[in-house]
Amino acid sequence: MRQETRDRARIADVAREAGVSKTAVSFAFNNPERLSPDTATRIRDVATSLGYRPHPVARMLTQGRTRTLGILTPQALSVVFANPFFSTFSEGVAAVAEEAGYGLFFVSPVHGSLARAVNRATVDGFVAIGLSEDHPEVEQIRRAGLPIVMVDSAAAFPEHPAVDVDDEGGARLAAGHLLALGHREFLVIGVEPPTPGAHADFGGIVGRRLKGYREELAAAGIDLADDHVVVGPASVEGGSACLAGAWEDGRRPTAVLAMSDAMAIGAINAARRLGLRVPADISVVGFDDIELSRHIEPPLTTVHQPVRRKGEEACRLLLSAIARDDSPRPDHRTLETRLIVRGSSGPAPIGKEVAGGR
Amino acid sequence: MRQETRDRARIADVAREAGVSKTAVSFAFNNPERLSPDTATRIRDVATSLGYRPHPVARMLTQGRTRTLGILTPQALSVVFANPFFSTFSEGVAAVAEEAGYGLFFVSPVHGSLARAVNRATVDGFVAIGLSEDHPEVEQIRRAGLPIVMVDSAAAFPEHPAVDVDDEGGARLAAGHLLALGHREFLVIGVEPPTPGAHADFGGIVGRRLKGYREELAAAGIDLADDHVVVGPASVEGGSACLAGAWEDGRRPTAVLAMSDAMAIGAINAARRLGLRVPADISVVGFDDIELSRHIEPPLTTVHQPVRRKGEEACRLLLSAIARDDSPRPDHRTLETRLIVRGSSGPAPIGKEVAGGR
DNA sequence: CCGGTTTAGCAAACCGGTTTAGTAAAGGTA
DNA sequence: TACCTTTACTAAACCGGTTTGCTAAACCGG
Repeated sequence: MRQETRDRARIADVAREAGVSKTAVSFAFNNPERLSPDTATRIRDVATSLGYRPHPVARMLTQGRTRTLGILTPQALSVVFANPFFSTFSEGVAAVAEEAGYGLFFVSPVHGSLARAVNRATVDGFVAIGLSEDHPEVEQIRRAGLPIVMVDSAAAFPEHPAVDVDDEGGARLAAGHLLALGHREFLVIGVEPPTPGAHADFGGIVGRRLKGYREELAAAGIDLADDHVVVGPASVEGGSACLAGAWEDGRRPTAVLAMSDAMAIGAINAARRLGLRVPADISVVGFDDIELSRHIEPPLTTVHQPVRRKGEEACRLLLSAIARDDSPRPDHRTLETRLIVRGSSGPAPIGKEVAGGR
Repeated sequence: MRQETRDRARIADVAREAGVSKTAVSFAFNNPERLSPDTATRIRDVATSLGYRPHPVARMLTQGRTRTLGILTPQALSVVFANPFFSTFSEGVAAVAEEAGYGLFFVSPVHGSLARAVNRATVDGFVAIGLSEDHPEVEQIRRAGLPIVMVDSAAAFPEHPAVDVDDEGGARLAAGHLLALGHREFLVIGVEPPTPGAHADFGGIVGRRLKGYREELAAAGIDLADDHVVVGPASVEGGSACLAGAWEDGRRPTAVLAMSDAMAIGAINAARRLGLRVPADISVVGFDDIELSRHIEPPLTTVHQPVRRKGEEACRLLLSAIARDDSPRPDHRTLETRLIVRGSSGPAPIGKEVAGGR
């Protein structure tokens, strides 16, 4: 049998040893005022000497709550933890959760099934990040009566509380910045969903950012053709491949709009390998503002989003949903993005612009 | 009452609706071969239509296991998640845990008490990182009959399985490298424990690395005086402050041995502000080899340790301890470190060396 | 000294499942 | 037809706590 069972002191053991009922032992811990002070003390002493601690699972069962929050992600933990973005988000969630005395459980697919993971999860509610509309688990959670806060996919689940950032506005800022620098030839580098089949789209981020780019460019009279939008894995290598591939296909952008900083950095590397100077020959603007972006050469111009605050807000919404228990109109919050101009963007190269003609 | 209770289907509901006993419903899910095929199907259909899922907590209670692993840290999650080191470690643990179908729960102090957090934790075992000898929670866990794997503090808890890296050897490599470059004037920058009182020492890392530095230097006839060892918070700012402070106190090292990359980077920044060139005037060698170190200018020479593998190994040890249930002699594993020479270390400056005289 | 209130503690029900031991009916054999 | 298996299912015990309702003793004022 399990070792745990073998040598762990149970409440009945303490009761017997102290010559009282189980009730008294329970009271000694949770309701001492219902016992005479010396009895309470005696019971607690016996408990300590036996090394008794209430079994947390049994406690959860009777109290009907776990004091645990779940962070739900459709990707394997071993991949999300490699993403500094995710860590920072978790940091935000953790800060608020710990303050409220809640623990954190990470819920990721069990042998490929997110649904099974959700069923196993002993939590009072979920914060879901990167879930796109086609995830039936959300409905499953709703039916289980557990609250869930959506992050980065408000639009797909209007009936749940949600936290988003203004992706579209941020994309507009990025595009506007490059337009103001005189650029007319753009390449957009997008992130492709990790699961090939489903056009998961990370809850719509890609669509919203693309929309922002498109509209801002359109306002300046530039129509972003489909072959000026390429996608790849959200990594440095993915970004390199995107730019290199587009170049090979004959694209000659003077400005690159990347939907992630990692890809932007990859694009810079690729540009350099093509003999281009950044930003003299080609400008690159990222998205997210990860730590690394500040440190590369040249420092990356990018759109900052408040990742940690996203986590904090999501956690707050979840806690209040748990506390209220009933759900009034779900609270949707949108956090602002802002452009951070550093060294990877500069004026459009005059010569080329002329040479490229228009 | 809790919403969960209000509208969640229980096993009894399914039983009633299907006209069978609770036992039958349980069998339909866990032991279908003990039921006639059509009864099993019917029960499952009813269950689905009612949106029934077995209550995970109840299940844990009867099965006596949680299928969850705990990662134990004496610091708040909101701080550890800011540490890329921790993320990478978690990545390793997660990879192995997910493979085995285990979930991950993060156990950090609840309102300052790690003991309470441990009591609340519904896990089958712990991986503890950064725990020093004076942590009574380890004994508490042992008495609860749960296995625990120590990371980076094997020496303090010989009775538990453990994973370490060869900190001492790595420190030797770093010091040896600088000695070979002709350096004679050293400054060691160490990390100070986050909790001021306890000289926690992160489970002995600081001591082991310092020992390595000391011995290697001693072998070259250099005695590392106490005022050539300074400590600060394990951050970029902490590193800056350390070097700046030491400089102010009259130290004039040509070589800095930092116990963390973040601090090494801080030291480089501080050196620059003092008008020193790296590595022409002063060499800096870090420890850990974080992602960022590769990207700064100049790229950091540092001691690499296999952080992700540390997580993987720790998780494997834990899983096998859980499976065996009894504990034979605890398995202690030491992973190798290696020196990565990049741009922040160079020959000792001749002029100064002469001027400094010895 | 009596009736009413407070105090201290207990037995039993409960949380929501799993598992053991057992039974009634169907099927098979002599 | 009587007897033994097998099949299909159930009642009750159990996991380890918490909580409700109750009782007996102590206390208290008149």
